[in-house]
Amino acid sequence: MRNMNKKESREDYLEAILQLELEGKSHKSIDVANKLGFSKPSVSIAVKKLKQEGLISVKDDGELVLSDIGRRIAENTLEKHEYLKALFIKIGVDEESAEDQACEIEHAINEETFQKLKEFLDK
Amino acid sequence: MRNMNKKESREDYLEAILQLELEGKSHKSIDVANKLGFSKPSVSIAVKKLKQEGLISVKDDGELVLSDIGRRIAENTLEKHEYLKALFIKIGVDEESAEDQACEIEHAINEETFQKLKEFLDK
DNA sequence: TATATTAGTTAGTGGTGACTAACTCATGTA
DNA sequence: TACATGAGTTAGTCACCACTAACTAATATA
Repeated sequence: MRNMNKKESREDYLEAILQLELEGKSHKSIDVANKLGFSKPSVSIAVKKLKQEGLISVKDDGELVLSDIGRRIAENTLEKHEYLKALFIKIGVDEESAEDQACEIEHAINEETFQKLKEFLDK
Repeated sequence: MRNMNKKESREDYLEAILQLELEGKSHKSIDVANKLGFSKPSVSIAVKKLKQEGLISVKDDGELVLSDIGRRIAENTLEKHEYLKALFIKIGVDEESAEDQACEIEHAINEETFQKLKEFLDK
């Protein structure tokens, strides 16, 4: 499996938790593992690190809870994802590629560039 | 130093060789090391891998030579870099950030998405 | 109750791409 | 000639993020 770097990996985990939450689904480690296609141990270790970084906490029943900072990162990442995907579809990229490319670029583009791009394209 | 993944790393090396070549400068391993800020051993290993992948060859005097495939990757990467940097500056990102963001996103955006983006923005 | 299933953890491994230290080897120079 | 400099390599290390195997612990079920 392709290794991500730390930033990409962290954002993907946080985004997955937020998506599960928004869909009203269970969002324990096992759900994140299933959603992202990672093994249970990989998620277990990642969860430990996200806790240490103060980005999530874990409830007694195992549900993962985004901290304020974690939630902000997750929301920013998800917003980039959705905006970029819609943009790529609009300019003629097929849906599957648009999804892939949104996943890649959401981690590379920073807040400032993203906001300026939105302002530019939405006017 | 931040680790890149294989694709990013490869594209950066090839792009650096092409840039040095276009600037009419020496483009040996040491020049690439200086340009990218990597150690000599890091570049030595990378050059070995790029040779194995058929992307470059090394002349007797040490000059690195892009193969057809290596050159195509380098040219595509450089084109994305320059286009994205100009775009980001145009939409109000300061030059230094635009350079950084072009460096990041040039590896994430694929040919199809890039071409469609160009067509969309240039009309 | 005995067994199966599910969630999560621990221990150990692999692959990748950086790094430093220390070497070779060619070339330049006092 | 002896030494210094510069380019490149080899050996060994580290960090990171995946993985499998095998374990614990809780819950569901025949």
